Amino acid sequence: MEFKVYNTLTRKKESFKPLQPPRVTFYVCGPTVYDYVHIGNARVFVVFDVVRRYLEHCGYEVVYVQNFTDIEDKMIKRAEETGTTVEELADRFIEEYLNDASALRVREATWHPRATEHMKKIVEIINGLMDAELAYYSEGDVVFNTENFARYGALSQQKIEELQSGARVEVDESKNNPLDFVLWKKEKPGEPSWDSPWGRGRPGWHIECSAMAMQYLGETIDIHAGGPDLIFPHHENEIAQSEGCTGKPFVRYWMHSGYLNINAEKMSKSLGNVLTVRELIQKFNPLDLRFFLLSAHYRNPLNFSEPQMNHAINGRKRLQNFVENLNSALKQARKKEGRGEEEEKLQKLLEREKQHFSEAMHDDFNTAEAMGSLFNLAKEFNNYLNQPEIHYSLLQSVREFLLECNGVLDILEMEEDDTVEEEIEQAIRQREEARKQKDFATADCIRDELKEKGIILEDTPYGVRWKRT
RNA sequence: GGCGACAUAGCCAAGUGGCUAAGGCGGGGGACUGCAAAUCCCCUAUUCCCCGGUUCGAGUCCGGGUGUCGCCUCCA
Repeated sequence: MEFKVYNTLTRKKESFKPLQPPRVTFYVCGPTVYDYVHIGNARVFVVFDVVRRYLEHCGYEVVYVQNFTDIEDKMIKRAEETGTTVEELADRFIEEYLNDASALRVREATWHPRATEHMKKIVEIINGLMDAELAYYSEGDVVFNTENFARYGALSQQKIEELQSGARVEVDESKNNPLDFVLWKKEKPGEPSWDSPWGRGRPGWHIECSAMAMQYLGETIDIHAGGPDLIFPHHENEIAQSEGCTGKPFVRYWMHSGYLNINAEKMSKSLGNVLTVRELIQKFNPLDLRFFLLSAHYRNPLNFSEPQMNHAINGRKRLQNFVENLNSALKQARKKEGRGEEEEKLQKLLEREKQHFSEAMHDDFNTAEAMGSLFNLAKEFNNYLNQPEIHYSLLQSVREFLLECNGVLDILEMEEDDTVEEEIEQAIRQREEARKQKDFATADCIRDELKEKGIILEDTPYGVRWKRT
C-alpha cells in the first residue's frame, strides 16, 4: 500500500519515501515554555503523535524530536513580570507541558532538546551564513539577508516583493529589508546572554530549530511539522537558514495541521478565548479531548465548542462501550465451537475493516475515516454479542485489532479494572438475590447505592456486569 | 493589495472520475428489559454553495461567480 503525505512545500499529496528507510527523521516545533499549552498546541502535538505512532506501527524507526523554546522575547518578558528567571520559568513550564502531554497520551519524543543547550550549533550555522554572505552584521545584531537567498518565499508561495508590499512590520533601521530577520541579538542588560564571535547576545527565534533539527537529525530531515501559523515566517526562515548554510535540502516533507477555532472564532489572547489544556483536562476526560482532536482530518480546521465536545464524548463512549461489551463477553462461558455462516461473515467484515483502517491512515493520516472502521466493527460485533453463543477466537481477533488501532490512536481504555472491593461484590450478589425474589425495590436501591460509589450495573441476558463511571 | 484554505443532511464529518453519497452526534419509531443501562433494527441528503464546461459518466477535473475563514505582524 502506498503511503501518501501532503507536503506543504508542493501543496500536493506525495508518495512518502524516507531518505534512509526504515529510519524516519521527524522534527516537530514544540512550545515556547512561558505558559501552559493551549488546545491549539495540543492539536499539533496529538496529531503528530499519531503520525509518529502510525509510522512506527508500519515498521519505520522514527527518530522524533520536539524542542522546547526556552529563550525568546516572551520568555524574558514573562520572567520579568513574574519576578523569576528565564531558566526557572522554562523548567516550570516544561514540567507542566510534560504533565499535559502525558494526560493527552502524547508520547515523549526521542529527544526534547532545549534551545539554550545548543548555542554551539547555533553559532556554527550563523558563521556558515556569514561565510556564504547570507548574513550581515548590523548594530551588534546578525541579520539574515533574504534578498540573497533566491528561494525565499517558496514554502509560503510568496514572492519577496509581494511579502514586502503587504508587510506591516515596523520600520527597523538595522535591517536592509523588512523581511530580513535576526539570527543573533545583541546583549541587553539584565537579559540572559551567551558568548559568540559577534559579542555576547542570544539567538533569534528561528535559528534554534534549524540548529536542533540538524544536531539530532542531520542536514536533511524527512518530516518537519508544526502549526499552520508557523509556515510563515518561521518555517520559511528555517529553510533559508538551513539550506543557506548547508546547500542541501533541509526538509523532504513539510506537514502542517489546520487551525483549531473556539466557537467558530480564532483563538487569541485579545478575544480572551484561549483554552489551556490544563483547565480542559479538569473539565473533560482527556481521552474525549484526544478523540475530539482526531475526529477531523488533521489539515482541516476544527472548531472547539461545548456541543462539539458532547458529540465527541458520546461518540467515544460508543466505542468504549463496545470494548467493554467485548471484554465482558470474552469472560463469559457461552462459547461456540465451530464457525458458522455468521462467523464467516464477521471474519470477512473484520478483514475488510482492517483494510479500511490501513487505507485511511496510509492516505495522509485520515484519522476521521479510520475511526469509521471502528464504528463499523462496533455495530456488527455488538449485534453478534447479543447471540446466546459466541465464538471465542473470533472475538479475540477483533480485540487484537482494536488493541492495534488503539496503539496508534490511543482513544480507548482497553484494559478494564476488574478488581473490586469485597463489599461491592457482596452488594451485587445481594441485588441478584433480591431480583430473583422479585424484590425490585431492594434491587434498585442497591443499584442506586452502587452508582453513587461509581459502579454502574448492567443486566444482560448472560448475567449482570458492572463498570466504573 | 498579494497568497492560500474551506463550502457535503438539524449538527459534526469522510469522500482525490464509476457499485444504491462512509461513519458519528442529535431526533423519531420499534425490539429486548420488572425498570434501567447497554445493544440491535427501521426512518432522518433523489443530492453535495451557484452558473457554465470537459467526459459515456463529476461531490470528485477545468473556468467563472458567491460566501466563510486564515496568512502576509509575536502566535500552534
